[in-house]
Amino acid sequence: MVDVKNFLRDYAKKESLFKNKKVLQSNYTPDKVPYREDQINLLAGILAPSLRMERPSNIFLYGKTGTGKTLAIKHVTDQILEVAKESNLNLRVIYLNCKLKRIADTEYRLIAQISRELGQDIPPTGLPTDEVYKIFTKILEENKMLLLLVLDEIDEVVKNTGDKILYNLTRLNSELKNSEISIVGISNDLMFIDQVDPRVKSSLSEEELVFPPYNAIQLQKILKERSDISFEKSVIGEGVIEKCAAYAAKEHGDARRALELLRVAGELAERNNSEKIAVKFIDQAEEKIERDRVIDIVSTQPKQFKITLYSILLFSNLCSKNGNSQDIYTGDIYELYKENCLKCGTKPLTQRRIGDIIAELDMLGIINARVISKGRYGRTRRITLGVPENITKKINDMLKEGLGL
DNA sequence: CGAGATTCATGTGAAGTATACCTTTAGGCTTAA
DNA sequence: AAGCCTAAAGGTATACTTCACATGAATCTCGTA
Repeated sequence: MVDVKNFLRDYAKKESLFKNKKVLQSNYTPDKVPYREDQINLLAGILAPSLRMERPSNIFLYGKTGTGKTLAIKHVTDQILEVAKESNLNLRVIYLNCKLKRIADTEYRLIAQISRELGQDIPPTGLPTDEVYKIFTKILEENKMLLLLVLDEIDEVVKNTGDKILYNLTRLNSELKNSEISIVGISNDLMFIDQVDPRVKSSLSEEELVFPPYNAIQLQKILKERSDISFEKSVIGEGVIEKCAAYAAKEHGDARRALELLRVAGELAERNNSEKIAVKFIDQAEEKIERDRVIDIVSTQPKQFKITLYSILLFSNLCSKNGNSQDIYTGDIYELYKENCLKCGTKPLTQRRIGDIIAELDMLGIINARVISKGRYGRTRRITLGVPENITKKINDMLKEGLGL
């Protein structure tokens, strides 16, 4: 066994590679946001009227993940709040990610969550939705304020529950006497806005901003800048920044990913008692990030989702063990799923529901499930695993233990 | 041989049900005057 | 009589079930060359 005490002693003695780790964490907002000056200036211009307590136009932001949408809006709203504080304006900014399961993924939950942020307790279920709207408007009327509502990944709610919610939100202003709301919608899906009702569209996207992806050179600059602040001098090995940038550029210029890659690589280097961050740690970091992401998603899923996923993994294992790389279909999974339910004492759901669950697992990116027709032999989903094998092993073990199988 | 009909396994939409939770209301009990 | 607690009634959101119909290409059928 390793001598823990010695390890800890060494660790304490050793200088950290990091000077300021916060700078690389995803919730960090830097003072300057490189290559987004235009967007930030525009945003500031559009939102500035809020400092005179005039309602700014609603805004719609487009752009792939990690192109700085969230960062830019956070940056601008932070500054606005600071200025507002100086003159004691009742200006509120609420940021909400609509993708969060069980928090803001339906109309009821979204409005309820906003009200909660404003300090009003709302039960998770039981109230009529318009009752929740009433409570929400009541808070606004009682405390005269200007509310900037930032709805991230707004396309997700609409995909799930229709665009009624957008209509209601945009209409809200005409009902409010004392307070006003501006909505900032953020979407990764460029086609999204064209699918909503034209009336809603015109009022929701009074202003539109597009965030183009960063290219590899820009990513390098960003990484360089942040790494200078976050790491001690000269711990970054040859070609590390370039490799991080290249990785991220491959993924449609995702800067968040690039920074995370660098941070995790740093942590790995530190753990390995390395003096420098070498290129090999980036490969490891890539793997670790993906593993953590998947494990995080899987572990927060409801039980039935876990059993379904476990059944898929098991079936895929059986197939490869028997040597035949057979395709996986819904029917096979359902049979196996029922068995597994029996084993862990859970009441099986219907195949209808499992079909939906498989589709949702596909949306989460853990598996790929495409609807295909096998001609004479019917129609089904062909399922393949969406993550590398070394990770599925881990999930498999985790689920097995978690479900008591 | 080829066009059109058939077929299968399950996708998919709509409507219904179960569950968990909500508010309101009415009755019963306690309390204080 | 007023105040407080409790339980029933009547309501909702959400996850799931039930029912019925839709899908789409491999296979079958049958007329024709």
